[in-house]
Amino acid sequence: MTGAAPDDDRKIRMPELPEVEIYKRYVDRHALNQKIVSISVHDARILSAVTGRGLHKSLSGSRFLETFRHGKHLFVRSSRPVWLHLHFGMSGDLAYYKSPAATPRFARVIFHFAGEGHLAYEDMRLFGRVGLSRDPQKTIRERRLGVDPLDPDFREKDFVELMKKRRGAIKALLMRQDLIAGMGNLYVDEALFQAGILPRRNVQTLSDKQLEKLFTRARAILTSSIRRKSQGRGNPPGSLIRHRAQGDECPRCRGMIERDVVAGRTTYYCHDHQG
DNA sequence: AATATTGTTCAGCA
DNA sequence: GTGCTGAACAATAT
Repeated sequence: MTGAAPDDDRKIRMPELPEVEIYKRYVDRHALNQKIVSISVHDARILSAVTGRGLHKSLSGSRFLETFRHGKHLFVRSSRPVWLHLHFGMSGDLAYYKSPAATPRFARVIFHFAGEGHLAYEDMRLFGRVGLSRDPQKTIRERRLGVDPLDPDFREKDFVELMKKRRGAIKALLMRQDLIAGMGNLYVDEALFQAGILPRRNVQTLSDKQLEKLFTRARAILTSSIRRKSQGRGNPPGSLIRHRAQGDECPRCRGMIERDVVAGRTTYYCHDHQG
Protein backbone atom coordinates (compact mmCIF):
# COMPACT_ATOMS: atom_id res chain seq x y z
CA MET A 1 0.00 0.00 0.00
CA THR A 2 2.70 2.39 0.99
CA GLY A 3 4.73 3.44 -1.99
CA ALA A 4 7.93 5.34 -1.35
CA ALA A 5 8.34 5.10 2.40
CA PRO A 6 10.57 7.52 4.21
CA ASP A 7 13.91 6.05 5.27
CA ASP A 8 13.09 5.76 8.93
CA ASP A 9 9.97 3.74 8.24
CA ARG A 10 11.49 1.28 5.84
CA LYS A 11 11.99 -1.40 8.47
CA ILE A 12 9.32 -0.33 10.94
CA ARG A 13 5.80 -0.66 9.64
CA MET A 14 3.88 -2.64 12.22
CA PRO A 15 0.14 -2.30 11.92
CA GLU A 16 -0.79 -0.54 15.14
CA LEU A 17 -3.63 1.97 15.45
CA PRO A 18 -2.21 4.71 13.17
CA GLU A 19 -1.32 2.24 10.43
CA VAL A 20 -4.78 0.66 10.55
CA GLU A 21 -6.35 4.12 10.37
CA ILE A 22 -4.32 4.68 7.20
CA TYR A 23 -5.58 1.34 5.82
CA LYS A 24 -9.12 2.51 6.58
CA ARG A 25 -8.63 5.70 4.60
CA TYR A 26 -7.03 3.69 1.82
CA VAL A 27 -10.15 1.52 1.52
CA ASP A 28 -12.33 4.64 1.68
CA ARG A 29 -10.37 6.22 -1.15
CA HIS A 30 -10.05 3.24 -3.45
CA ALA A 31 -12.38 0.35 -2.76
CA LEU A 32 -15.88 1.66 -1.96
CA ASN A 33 -19.00 1.47 -4.15
CA GLN A 34 -17.62 -0.94 -6.71
CA LYS A 35 -19.29 -4.23 -7.43
CA ILE A 36 -17.31 -7.20 -6.14
CA VAL A 37 -17.36 -9.75 -8.96
CA SER A 38 -15.26 -12.43 -7.28
CA ILE A 39 -12.94 -13.16 -4.41
CA SER A 40 -9.87 -15.33 -4.60
CA VAL A 41 -8.30 -16.89 -1.55
CA HIS A 42 -4.65 -17.64 -2.16
CA ASP A 43 -4.02 -19.00 1.33
CA ALA A 44 -6.96 -20.15 3.45
CA ARG A 45 -4.87 -20.07 6.63
CA ILE A 46 -5.55 -16.34 6.79
CA LEU A 47 -9.32 -16.90 7.09
CA SER A 48 -11.07 -16.67 10.44
CA ALA A 49 -14.24 -18.74 11.01
CA VAL A 50 -15.14 -18.66 7.33
CA THR A 51 -14.24 -20.69 4.25
CA GLY A 52 -13.17 -19.20 0.95
CA ARG A 53 -16.46 -20.38 -0.43
CA GLY A 54 -18.34 -18.73 2.45
CA LEU A 55 -16.52 -15.46 1.89
CA HIS A 56 -17.34 -15.59 -1.79
CA LYS A 57 -21.02 -16.38 -1.17
CA SER A 58 -21.37 -13.63 1.40
CA LEU A 59 -19.69 -10.82 -0.51
CA SER A 60 -19.61 -11.52 -4.24
CA GLY A 61 -22.12 -9.33 -6.02
CA SER A 62 -22.17 -6.78 -3.19
CA ARG A 63 -20.27 -3.52 -2.73
CA PHE A 64 -18.25 -2.11 0.13
CA LEU A 65 -20.03 0.95 1.53
CA GLU A 66 -18.11 2.28 4.53
CA THR A 67 -15.37 1.48 7.00
CA PHE A 68 -15.08 1.42 10.77
CA ARG A 69 -11.93 1.06 12.84
CA HIS A 70 -11.61 0.00 16.46
CA GLY A 71 -8.09 -0.29 17.79
CA LYS A 72 -6.15 -2.38 15.30
CA HIS A 73 -9.31 -3.90 13.82
CA LEU A 74 -10.86 -2.73 10.57
CA PHE A 75 -14.47 -3.42 9.56
CA VAL A 76 -15.79 -2.80 6.05
CA ARG A 77 -19.56 -2.73 5.64
CA SER A 78 -20.98 -4.55 2.66
CA SER A 79 -24.23 -3.68 0.89
CA ARG A 80 -25.45 -6.96 2.39
CA PRO A 81 -26.02 -7.23 6.15
CA VAL A 82 -22.46 -8.30 6.83
CA TRP A 83 -19.10 -6.64 7.40
CA LEU A 84 -15.64 -7.73 6.30
CA HIS A 85 -13.43 -7.92 9.39
CA LEU A 86 -9.68 -7.43 8.99
CA HIS A 87 -6.87 -7.72 11.48
CA PHE A 88 -3.35 -7.11 10.21
CA GLY A 89 -1.21 -9.10 12.61
CA MET A 90 2.39 -8.04 12.27
CA SER A 91 2.80 -7.76 8.54
CA GLY A 92 -0.68 -7.26 7.08
CA ASP A 93 -1.16 -4.64 4.38
CA LEU A 94 -3.56 -3.65 1.61
CA ALA A 95 -2.91 -3.00 -2.05
CA TYR A 96 -5.32 -1.64 -4.66
CA TYR A 97 -4.16 -2.07 -8.22
CA LYS A 98 -5.40 -2.35 -11.78
CA SER A 99 -3.01 -4.68 -13.57
CA PRO A 100 -2.82 -8.33 -12.42
CA ALA A 101 0.92 -8.00 -12.89
CA ALA A 102 0.89 -5.77 -9.82
CA THR A 103 -0.47 -8.53 -7.56
CA PRO A 104 1.59 -8.44 -4.35
CA ARG A 105 3.83 -11.41 -3.70
CA PHE A 106 2.14 -12.26 -0.40
CA ALA A 107 -1.47 -11.57 -1.40
CA ARG A 108 -3.68 -13.95 0.61
CA VAL A 109 -7.18 -12.73 -0.32
CA ILE A 110 -8.05 -10.64 -3.36
CA PHE A 111 -11.32 -8.82 -4.00
CA HIS A 112 -11.90 -8.38 -7.72
CA PHE A 113 -14.10 -5.45 -8.66
CA ALA A 114 -16.15 -4.85 -11.80
CA GLY A 115 -13.96 -2.93 -14.18
CA GLU A 116 -10.32 -3.54 -13.53
CA GLY A 117 -9.72 -2.86 -9.84
CA HIS A 118 -8.40 -5.36 -7.31
CA LEU A 119 -8.00 -5.04 -3.56
CA ALA A 120 -5.45 -7.45 -2.10
CA TYR A 121 -5.05 -8.28 1.56
CA GLU A 122 -1.40 -9.23 1.85
CA ASP A 123 0.39 -10.67 4.84
CA MET A 124 3.79 -12.27 4.58
CA ARG A 125 3.72 -13.80 8.06
CA LEU A 126 0.08 -14.92 8.14
CA PHE A 127 -0.54 -13.59 11.64
CA GLY A 128 -3.40 -11.41 10.42
CA ARG A 129 -6.99 -12.54 9.91
CA VAL A 130 -9.72 -12.03 7.34
CA GLY A 131 -13.25 -12.82 8.44
CA LEU A 132 -16.86 -11.67 8.54
CA SER A 133 -18.88 -9.93 11.22
CA ARG A 134 -22.62 -9.46 11.37
CA ASP A 135 -22.23 -6.71 13.94
CA PRO A 136 -18.89 -5.00 14.64
CA GLN A 137 -19.97 -3.84 18.12
CA LYS A 138 -20.83 -7.41 19.00
CA THR A 139 -17.52 -8.65 17.61
CA ILE A 140 -15.70 -6.02 19.68
CA ARG A 141 -17.48 -7.25 22.81
CA GLU A 142 -16.82 -10.89 22.00
CA ARG A 143 -13.16 -10.20 21.38
CA ARG A 144 -13.09 -8.28 24.67
CA LEU A 145 -11.49 -5.24 23.12
CA GLY A 146 -11.02 -2.23 25.33
CA VAL A 147 -11.81 1.36 24.44
CA ASP A 148 -10.22 2.95 21.39
CA PRO A 149 -7.79 5.56 22.72
CA LEU A 150 -8.99 8.13 20.18
CA ASP A 151 -12.61 7.79 21.30
CA PRO A 152 -13.44 11.39 22.31
CA ASP A 153 -15.71 10.12 25.10
CA PHE A 154 -12.71 8.47 26.74
CA ARG A 155 -11.05 11.20 28.80
CA GLU A 156 -7.83 11.52 30.76
CA LYS A 157 -9.69 10.86 33.99
CA ASP A 158 -11.18 7.67 32.56
CA PHE A 159 -7.69 6.49 31.67
CA VAL A 160 -6.42 7.30 35.16
CA GLU A 161 -9.31 5.38 36.73
CA LEU A 162 -8.74 2.42 34.42
CA MET A 163 -5.03 2.25 35.22
CA LYS A 164 -5.34 2.77 38.97
CA LYS A 165 -7.42 -0.38 39.26
CA ARG A 166 -4.46 -2.38 37.98
CA ARG A 167 -1.04 -3.44 39.15
CA GLY A 168 2.13 -4.37 37.36
CA ALA A 169 4.41 -2.82 34.75
CA ILE A 170 2.87 0.16 32.96
CA LYS A 171 4.09 -1.14 29.60
CA ALA A 172 2.26 -4.45 30.05
CA LEU A 173 -0.96 -2.58 30.78
CA LEU A 174 -0.68 -0.26 27.78
CA MET A 175 -0.15 -3.27 25.53
CA ARG A 176 -3.29 -5.04 26.72
CA GLN A 177 -5.93 -4.83 24.02
CA ASP A 178 -8.72 -5.62 26.50
CA LEU A 179 -7.96 -2.39 28.40
CA ILE A 180 -6.98 0.04 25.61
CA ALA A 181 -7.26 -1.23 22.03
CA GLY A 182 -4.74 -0.09 19.46
CA MET A 183 -1.30 0.43 20.95
CA GLY A 184 1.52 -2.05 20.30
CA ASN A 185 5.17 -2.39 21.13
CA LEU A 186 6.40 0.63 19.17
CA TYR A 187 3.83 3.21 20.16
CA VAL A 188 3.82 2.12 23.80
CA ASP A 189 7.59 2.61 23.96
CA GLU A 190 7.18 5.98 22.25
CA ALA A 191 4.50 7.19 24.66
CA LEU A 192 6.53 6.16 27.71
CA PHE A 193 9.62 7.79 26.22
CA GLN A 194 7.81 11.06 25.65
CA ALA A 195 6.12 10.97 29.04
CA GLY A 196 9.46 10.24 30.74
CA ILE A 197 8.33 7.01 32.36
CA LEU A 198 10.31 3.75 32.46
CA PRO A 199 8.45 0.80 30.91
CA ARG A 200 8.92 -1.29 34.06
CA ARG A 201 7.44 1.29 36.41
CA ASN A 202 4.62 -0.23 38.43
CA VAL A 203 1.43 1.61 37.64
CA GLN A 204 0.73 1.97 41.37
CA THR A 205 3.82 4.19 41.76
CA LEU A 206 2.59 6.72 39.19
CA SER A 207 0.72 9.86 40.24
CA ASP A 208 -2.58 10.88 38.69
CA LYS A 209 -0.73 13.71 37.02
CA GLN A 210 1.82 11.35 35.47
CA LEU A 211 -0.92 9.06 34.21
CA GLU A 212 -2.79 12.00 32.70
CA LYS A 213 0.35 13.17 30.97
CA LEU A 214 1.03 9.67 29.70
CA PHE A 215 -2.39 9.43 28.13
CA THR A 216 -2.22 12.92 26.68
CA ARG A 217 1.14 12.11 25.10
CA ALA A 218 -0.05 8.74 23.83
CA ARG A 219 -3.06 10.27 22.16
CA ALA A 220 -1.00 13.08 20.63
CA ILE A 221 1.48 10.56 19.25
CA LEU A 222 -1.28 8.49 17.67
CA THR A 223 -3.01 11.46 16.05
CA SER A 224 0.19 13.05 14.80
CA SER A 225 1.33 9.71 13.39
CA ILE A 226 -1.91 9.41 11.46
CA ARG A 227 -1.51 12.94 10.16
CA ARG A 228 2.11 12.47 9.15
CA LYS A 229 1.52 9.11 7.51
CA SER A 230 -1.42 10.44 5.55
CA GLN A 231 0.96 13.07 4.23
CA GLY A 232 3.48 10.39 3.26
CA ARG A 233 5.90 11.46 5.94
CA GLY A 234 7.73 9.31 8.46
CA ASN A 235 8.18 9.60 12.18
CA PRO A 236 9.27 12.99 13.48
CA PRO A 237 12.85 13.78 14.46
CA GLY A 238 13.24 13.34 18.19
CA SER A 239 10.99 10.30 18.30
CA LEU A 240 12.19 7.08 19.86
CA ILE A 241 10.81 5.12 16.93
CA ARG A 242 13.65 6.50 14.85
CA HIS A 243 16.19 5.43 17.43
CA ARG A 244 15.18 1.88 18.25
CA ALA A 245 18.70 0.57 18.53
CA GLN A 246 20.80 -0.17 21.56
CA GLY A 247 23.65 2.31 21.88
CA ASP A 248 21.90 5.05 19.92
CA GLU A 249 22.03 8.46 21.49
CA CYS A 250 18.81 9.56 23.10
CA PRO A 251 17.26 12.12 20.73
CA ARG A 252 16.20 14.35 23.61
CA CYS A 253 18.99 14.21 26.19
CA ARG A 254 22.57 13.00 26.45
CA GLY A 255 21.58 9.52 27.53
CA MET A 256 21.92 6.32 25.61
CA ILE A 257 19.11 4.13 24.37
CA GLU A 258 18.97 0.85 26.24
CA ARG A 259 17.36 -2.40 25.27
CA ASP A 260 15.55 -4.80 27.52
CA VAL A 261 12.66 -7.26 27.52
CA VAL A 262 9.55 -5.94 29.27
CA ALA A 263 6.15 -7.57 29.08
CA GLY A 264 7.73 -10.18 26.83
CA ARG A 265 8.69 -7.69 24.12
CA THR A 266 11.91 -6.03 23.12
CA THR A 267 11.80 -2.63 24.72
CA TYR A 268 13.87 0.49 24.12
CA TYR A 269 14.15 3.39 26.55
CA CYS A 270 16.47 6.09 27.82
CA HIS A 271 17.49 5.59 31.42
CA ASP A 272 18.50 9.23 31.77
CA HIS A 273 15.24 11.06 31.24
CA GLN A 274 12.77 8.21 31.80
CA GLY A 275 12.29 7.54 35.48
C1' DA B 1 22.67 -22.64 10.33
C1' DA B 2 21.05 -20.56 14.40
C1' DT B 3 18.78 -16.43 16.18
C1' DA B 4 15.83 -12.36 16.55
C1' DT B 5 11.70 -10.32 15.31
C1' DT B 6 6.73 -9.15 15.75
C1' DG B 7 0.93 -9.38 17.83
C1' DT B 8 -2.05 -12.40 19.86
C1' DT B 9 -3.59 -16.14 22.54
C1' DC B 10 -3.18 -19.56 25.78
C1' DA B 11 -1.13 -22.75 29.27
C1' DG B 12 1.09 -23.03 33.57
C1' DC B 13 2.59 -21.02 37.87
C1' DA B 14 2.90 -17.84 42.07
C1' DG C 1 -9.25 -13.55 40.06
C1' DT C 2 -4.54 -11.19 38.83
C1' DG C 3 -0.05 -10.84 36.97
C1' DC C 4 3.99 -12.89 34.89
C1' DT C 5 6.60 -15.96 31.72
C1' DG C 6 7.14 -18.67 27.92
C1' DA C 7 5.41 -21.13 23.93
C1' DA C 8 3.28 -21.30 19.53
C1' DC C 9 2.15 -19.44 15.12
C1' DA C 10 5.05 -17.86 9.94
C1' DA C 11 8.52 -16.16 7.30
C1' DT C 12 12.18 -13.32 6.69
C1' DA C 13 16.83 -10.90 7.55
C1' DT C 14 21.16 -11.27 9.45
